[in-house]
Amino acid sequence: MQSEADYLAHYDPSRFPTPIVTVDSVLFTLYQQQLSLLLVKRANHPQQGYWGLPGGFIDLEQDDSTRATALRKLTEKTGVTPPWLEQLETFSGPHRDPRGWSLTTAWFALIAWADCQPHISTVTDAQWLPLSQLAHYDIAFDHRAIIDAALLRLRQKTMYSMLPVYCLPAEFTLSQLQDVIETILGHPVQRKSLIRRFDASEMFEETGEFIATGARKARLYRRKAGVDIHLFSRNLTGEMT
Amino acid sequence: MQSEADYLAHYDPSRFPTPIVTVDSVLFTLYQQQLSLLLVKRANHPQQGYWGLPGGFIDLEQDDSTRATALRKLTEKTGVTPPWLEQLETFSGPHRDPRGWSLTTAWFALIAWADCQPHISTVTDAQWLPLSQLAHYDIAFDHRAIIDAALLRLRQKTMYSMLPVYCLPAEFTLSQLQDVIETILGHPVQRKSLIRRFDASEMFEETGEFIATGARKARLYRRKAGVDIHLFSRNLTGEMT
DNA sequence: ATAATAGTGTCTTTTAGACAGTATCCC
DNA sequence: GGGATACTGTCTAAAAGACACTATTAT
Repeated sequence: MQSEADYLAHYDPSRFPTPIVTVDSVLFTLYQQQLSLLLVKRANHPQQGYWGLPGGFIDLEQDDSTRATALRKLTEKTGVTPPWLEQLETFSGPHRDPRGWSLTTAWFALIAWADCQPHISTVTDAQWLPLSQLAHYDIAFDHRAIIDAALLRLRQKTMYSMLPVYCLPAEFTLSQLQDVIETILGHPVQRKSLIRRFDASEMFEETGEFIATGARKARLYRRKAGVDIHLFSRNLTGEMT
Repeated sequence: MQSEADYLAHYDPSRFPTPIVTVDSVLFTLYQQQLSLLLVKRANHPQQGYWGLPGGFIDLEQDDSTRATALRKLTEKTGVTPPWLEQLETFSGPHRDPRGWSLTTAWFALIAWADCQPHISTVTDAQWLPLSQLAHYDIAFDHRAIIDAALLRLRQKTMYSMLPVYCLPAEFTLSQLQDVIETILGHPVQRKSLIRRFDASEMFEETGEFIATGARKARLYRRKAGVDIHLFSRNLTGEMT
């Protein structure tokens, strides 16, 4: 009878064939009233020259989870850490990568455009692509399917949470929030309904400041420190007559 | 300038350190009014003798996705394929498996107890464990955390869908459905609300048969063929005065 | 007939949709 | 003052909660 210590001492991980493992992220933002996502031009094979999701291999020394990998890669590309990052889904199969059987754990992130623009504007291998332009691009691997899944998740959560605030800067107005939500959902929502939920969520506080975006000055809000996202028990349908 | 074909011809996947990759499933059922899950006694190291989730390594020859791996392992243990199987989450890290940096894609499944009992009763290395007993068991790896995540998912979805029907046999009564739902949520629900949602979902049809479970005979229903699960835009809160 | 389980009717409550009305600001 | 944007009040509508009521069956 072998002990676990003996077993581990002689364990050779390379004995078994194993898939290629990567981590990829779909990072959304709002830029010029358009929902956009971060794409990276692939410098190396395979699919060299195609645009793909920011991501890569796990660094077994540095990363203590795939979340850490996602965060490391996103920080490399944007210079900052996104205020929202959640696991999306793991995609796998023998044909999604020409190198062989592969698996990628996809993450889904949101950030304010202004927060990472200083860094992104200095590089040529990363860009914000408006979703409306996606159809005209060659996208690497199965990343288009991953983007579709992320978009679905974003739209779902927008209907029962205030998730889109994470696309806005730290201080924002209700009208800005309404804009992101309407852009994500693709149709108008009742401002009154939005305000009711905004208050009920208890996620936000007034800064005390006002900002002039149009005519009347609008109240500025920020997220309360250390407050979790609030999930509503009912969807915003946004159906209007 | 190297071509992609050249690159692929010389690609050696073993050059890079890679995590240990597995697939695990949380299979729930209802047995004797108790929400239970399938556990397997680990025959080999590591964690030999502990109970863990049914799962294992991906067979790169046979499996064309981690779903296929989950299904293959579940079928080995239960003799049948579960009517509900969805991806839960991927768990990863350097310490969750003593062999090293590991990653497991966890799946979440439901099945009727009667459908797999013929097979499970013949083996000694697999058992249904009522959730209430879980605290008294030594569970392998981080499988307890995976079970917690699955349970959370099950409870969430029970509030906005008819998911628990997949814990019932092909033909069932409304009272049986109410029972599973109340067991999962841990509190009673309004039968009237349940019936309204049951009808509105358009997922079911009457078999025309009745069954005597208690006093008055109850109508039998089955799932309509090829119908997708219906998601409600509002949660069943189940709060009662 | 009674008890027990199955199923219906209908009133209340909650929260979103609709939309008119008021407030503030710049010109 | 007029037009534009910000914000409020309040009615309606949809769907869940509450619970009393009727229906069917075994004993």
